[in-house]
Amino acid sequence: MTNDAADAQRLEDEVGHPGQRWDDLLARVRGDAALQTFGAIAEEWLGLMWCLDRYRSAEVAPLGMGNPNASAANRLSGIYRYKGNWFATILAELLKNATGQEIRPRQEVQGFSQTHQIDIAWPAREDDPLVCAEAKVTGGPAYGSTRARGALSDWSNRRKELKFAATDLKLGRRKHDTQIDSWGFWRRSAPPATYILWGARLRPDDRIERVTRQVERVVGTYLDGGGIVAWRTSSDGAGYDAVPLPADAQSLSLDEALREIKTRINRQAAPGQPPPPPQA
DNA sequence: GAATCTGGACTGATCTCTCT
DNA sequence: AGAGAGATCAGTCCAGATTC
Repeated sequence: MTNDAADAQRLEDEVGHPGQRWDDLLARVRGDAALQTFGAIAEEWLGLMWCLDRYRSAEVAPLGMGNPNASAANRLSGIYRYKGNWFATILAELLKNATGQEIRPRQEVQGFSQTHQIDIAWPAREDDPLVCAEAKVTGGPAYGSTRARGALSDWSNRRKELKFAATDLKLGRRKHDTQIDSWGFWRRSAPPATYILWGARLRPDDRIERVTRQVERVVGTYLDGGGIVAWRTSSDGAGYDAVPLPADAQSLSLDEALREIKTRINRQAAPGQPPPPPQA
């Protein structure tokens, strides 16, 4: 990887600086409570992802970002891995705007067998949250000799994490006293309600139907809901375009899931305060 | 305040399965 | 049998919490 300040400056002049663009986006969402849906900031998000991915494919580390003691290649890798946390943070902020409730990204939550770091949890407390959502971002462009990663790369691992976390969280409330007669009934009625919120960068050969099918399956067996936003390189190759969901999967859009979570929170938060955890 | 630990996100390499 | 896709695993990095 050849990387000097001139390369980074040239790229920055072309597509901007990912750290700066992230700071700007976060400040905008925090500063405007009217921003409550992903659709309201989708264009900026796709611009941010395009900017970051350009650095990735050019193998250039952004100036002044990441661990200064790491090599440029490791620094870029580290920055790139952080995109999932950006996604979780922005979704937490949108829900905060939509509900007026405190929602912290990466909240510690006690499950049955361990604590979990949950991307979005409400109420923001370790014991007995009522809504938990995991945010995921998958897919990445080719760089160097590495081929582009598809939206479903490593899905099998993540799916297992989702299923385990959802079940462990639901078991955590009553622990050893939990009684499960019917799996389907129990998992739908036991708090917390669990969601997957998935940002998927599609390769040209990725089909959106495969992504929606996977979410349908995991929601049909373990989770309470899911939402997807997908994007792929535009035909002119100058940025990312949102990929519409198939007509029969509109209910799986990211904004539909956010709306459902908002409704759950607002109903249980009336008249403004979340219900306390149950007494032991 | 530095060092260490922890959980989560993401990756490349490799193994396994499926299809033709 | 061979190719391609899917699944698995170990390793690295990060932020934040904890310990010294």
